[in-house]
Amino acid sequence: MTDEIELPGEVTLLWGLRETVRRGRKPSLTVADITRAAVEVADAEGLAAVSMARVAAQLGNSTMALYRYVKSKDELLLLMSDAALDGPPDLPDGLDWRTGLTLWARSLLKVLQRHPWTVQIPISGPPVGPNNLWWFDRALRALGDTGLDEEDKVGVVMGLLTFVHGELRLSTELSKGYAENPEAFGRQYGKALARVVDAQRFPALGKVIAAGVFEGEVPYDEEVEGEFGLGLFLDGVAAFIERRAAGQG
Amino acid sequence: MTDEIELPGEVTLLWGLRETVRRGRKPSLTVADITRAAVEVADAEGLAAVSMARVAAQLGNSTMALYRYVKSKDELLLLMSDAALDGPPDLPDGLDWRTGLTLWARSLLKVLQRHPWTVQIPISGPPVGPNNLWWFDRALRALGDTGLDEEDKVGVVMGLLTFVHGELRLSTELSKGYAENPEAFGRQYGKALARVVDAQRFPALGKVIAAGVFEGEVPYDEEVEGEFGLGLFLDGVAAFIERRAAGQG
DNA sequence: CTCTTAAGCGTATGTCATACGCAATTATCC
DNA sequence: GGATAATTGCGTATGACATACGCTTAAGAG
Repeated sequence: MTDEIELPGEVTLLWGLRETVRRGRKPSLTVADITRAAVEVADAEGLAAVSMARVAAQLGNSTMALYRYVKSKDELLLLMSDAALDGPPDLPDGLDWRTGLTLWARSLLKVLQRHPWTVQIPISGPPVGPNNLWWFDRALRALGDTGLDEEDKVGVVMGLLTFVHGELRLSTELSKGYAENPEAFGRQYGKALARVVDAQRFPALGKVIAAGVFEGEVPYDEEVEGEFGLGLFLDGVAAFIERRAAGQG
Repeated sequence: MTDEIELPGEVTLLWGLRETVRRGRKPSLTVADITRAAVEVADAEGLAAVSMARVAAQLGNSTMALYRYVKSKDELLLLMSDAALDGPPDLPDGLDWRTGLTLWARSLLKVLQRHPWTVQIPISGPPVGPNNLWWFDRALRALGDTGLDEEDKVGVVMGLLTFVHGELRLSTELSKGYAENPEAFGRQYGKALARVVDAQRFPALGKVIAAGVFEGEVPYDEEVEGEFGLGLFLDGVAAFIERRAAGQG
């Protein structure tokens, strides 16, 4: 309990465990203020617009003032990526794992889609932020009645997280591209492919194009595609749970 | 056939379909040269080191010369992300779909891991580069004997791509973090979590920590974790194929 | 041989993260 | 209560970056 472990800097920062100030001028900002302002800027103008100067302007302070609260921009990005995850939904108790995880994944996707810039922030380490861990906890809880051991649960949740991340990346960046240039997506895309794809070199793709799969308005529908892939993954989890229940590794 | 469709600029660029030059000074570079140099820089020093100036220096040219071949840095990044995918493996014919897709996904992951910076490049649209399409084609081909219709095949491959992307992002960025700061991962991580995680607020996570799952050296082993998640996903695909074979949507 | 066209490249602009040092302000100690 | 020490606020400076612009130069067309 009184184990004297030095907590890493990022951890104390994310959890707001900075030592109480003793002497000197009173801080006029808080780390939370700065994070909130940065998130506002990112939501409104995209991650590219988040510069130290821009965030400081949002707060009515000077650029360099921020560096008294945050060691670097990277640290600010770390804070932002935790702040973007507001608390997870309180799933009703007594759900079977599949319903629970489906709801969980959908909510996560929805939350992340409200802050699409999260995907662009590089991951710098294992999750340590309170909100990240909160979500993690809720997913683990949904797996409570499956009989999996703790390590397997972590594996499943990691896999699901991986999938949601990939999903988010594809869906947000494609839909951004779509918004910027709708022409490139609809029929244009199919036609351009048809022109360029040689059936000799790309036989399977040729068949798909011939079947008209890319003729629709948008070849990639976030909603549908996301549900489809998620369903596939959860089918896999179901099979895994059964295999474990049947007793072998 | 002689449909007069204007191909989008990126397409002609990626496929090397630029008009033949007529008059004027001979170009001393090619788009391929520039792309190759940029990839070299990214491989050796990371994507952050890829500046127009750095790439030009690599080629012994001046910065601004590159802009004669490439409209912007973003265009160069697009070229790089296609170039990073050398051709897909020629899968032996007659494999069942699962073996084929497993090999495919592993190869893709391996190729991408040799160019880890690919994950950091934003996706700007649906795949149009020749190498991207080549890989796509090979995955579709592996699904040839499943009886799925073309649209479903596309869905499955998209899902798998999504997963591999998420996988890659997690694994490369975490392992980079690990290389930079090994301390933060091993026991340190478990201990720090234990200090900060309140069993009241994070009951399920608390159990996992108590079970010692995070006590190992590295909580996230790319190899193992990747195979695990991939297996789950493919189990899901198997279930889906059976469902379709059984006749209902 | 001249003209047209496109390539090479120096310069300039504006944005960015961030190091550094000084001034302003506050809590503590005598 | 006045001195001291700590700590924030912020102006300035630096060096990297993408990229616009325009001049110079080379190569083919007539």
